[in-house]
Amino acid sequence: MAMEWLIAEDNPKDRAFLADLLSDRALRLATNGDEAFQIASSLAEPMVITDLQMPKLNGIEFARRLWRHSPQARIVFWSQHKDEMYVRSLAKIIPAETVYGYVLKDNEPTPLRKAIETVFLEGQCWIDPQLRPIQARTQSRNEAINDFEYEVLVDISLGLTDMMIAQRRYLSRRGVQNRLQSLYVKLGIDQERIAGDMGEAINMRARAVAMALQRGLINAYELQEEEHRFKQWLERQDSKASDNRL
Amino acid sequence: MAMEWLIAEDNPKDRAFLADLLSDRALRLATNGDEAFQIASSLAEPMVITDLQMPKLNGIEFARRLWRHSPQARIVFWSQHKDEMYVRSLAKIIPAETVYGYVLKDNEPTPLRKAIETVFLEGQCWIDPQLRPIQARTQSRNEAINDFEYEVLVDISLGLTDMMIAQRRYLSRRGVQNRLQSLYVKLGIDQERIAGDMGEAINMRARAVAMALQRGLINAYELQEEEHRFKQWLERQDSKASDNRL
DNA sequence: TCAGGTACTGTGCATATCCGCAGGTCTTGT
DNA sequence: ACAAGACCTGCGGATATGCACAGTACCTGA
Repeated sequence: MAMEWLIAEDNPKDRAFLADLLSDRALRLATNGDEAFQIASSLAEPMVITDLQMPKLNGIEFARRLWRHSPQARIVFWSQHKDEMYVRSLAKIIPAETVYGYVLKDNEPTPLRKAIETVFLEGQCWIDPQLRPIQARTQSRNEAINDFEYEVLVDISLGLTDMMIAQRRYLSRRGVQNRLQSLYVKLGIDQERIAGDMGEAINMRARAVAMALQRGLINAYELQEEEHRFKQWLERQDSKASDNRL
Repeated sequence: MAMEWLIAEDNPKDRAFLADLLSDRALRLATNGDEAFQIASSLAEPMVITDLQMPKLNGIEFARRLWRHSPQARIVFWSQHKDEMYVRSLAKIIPAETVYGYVLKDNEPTPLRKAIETVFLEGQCWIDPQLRPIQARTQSRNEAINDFEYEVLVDISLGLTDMMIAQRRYLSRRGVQNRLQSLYVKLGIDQERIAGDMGEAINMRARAVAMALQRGLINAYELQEEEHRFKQWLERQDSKASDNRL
């Protein structure tokens, strides 16, 4: 019985490209994270190629659930993005001794196929060399962004004030500022020397967002996801405020 | 004599994909905007498929120069991005009566080829339907971002203070704030109703950046380009300050 | 046990952001 | 000629941001 490989990819062109490249294998296709999880969890030994940005359940969350369900699953992340946020998220969910891959979409067909076979057939991890410096940064004591710092980065990226963040995260204003200060250090902003003729040159908050964008710690797609989460949180606050009025 | 089509694309996988799709035509290949311009300007009737994000000379600037050199050139922009910043930039450089196309990279091979042929062989414009709402927005009186607003958006996205922007743009601080206010209106932030329990919920500046990211008015790639431009400007300021000291 | 590190809180203060009010200049359309 | 619109400047004031100083609690490693 042929071992089926699953392709989880919402972009029709990319899905077709990959299905064509691997047309000599038995394939299953999924167009979103939910569907991918349904299929993968029904396979004895899941072999999955997955995008990271997908509707319903993104690639990271899909992988986390699958690895909880089937720790021996082999997953190749095939992404446009070498964004640090993904590298960081992955590092937190990968089970010990897991065989996985992270391949960038700018790879041509032959090296792409080779990478996939390395993971699925040879049982070796395959990490795109372009990701090396990014992985290094996620492991550096001075530069790695911890969960508190990441959380407050998301909050300022949404445009929230200190007081709103404090409310959202059950902190004091000063607590928010501590996290921000810590973040600014990790992003290297506290050391920047940019002089203006009159007054300060740099707004720390906005500068942090700029550096984070350039470093791939946030991106427009994920910011939209976070916007959605924030809106849901607001709605929960509103109904709690209504309940308190009764 | 066969009419050559030029493919300008820095991503090797995408370049190969397109060269393969159009392998029955005479093709020239370029890996950056500079090279693309050299080739295209030597063709009698340039037929170009170009990416937007390319080293040395981005797709927009390449097109602007080519259209100045050869106004009859036919250009198909083939991009990952339906970002408003690109739609906006294009609208400002397209010569009257030009035949061009804007195709998103998520199109599968057959519709992609059809779009290219529509532009090159039939002489009709082809705009990806996914871009309709974005084009509408760039033409709406209430939502279209003008050059002043765009400029100050870039500045705050870099993390500059009002006073630094004032210095950079030869304005008063109040002039900067006027532009910002105008921008906030266009982004709809002035109308947002987000209530916090204590104090303001929203930091306008950061919120503007968040909305602009989600709307594709700025993105990480272009922010890096702008970062580079700002650094160059800073260096020029420094040497001017040294000159004044003599 | 003790010291160091991490994460938090409160207070105070200087500066930046945001915005209202008032006024000015220039361009365009009627 | 005049009015409206676009864009600018100065001033004043309320609030937010950023940071210094001081202190607390908890965890971990020696």
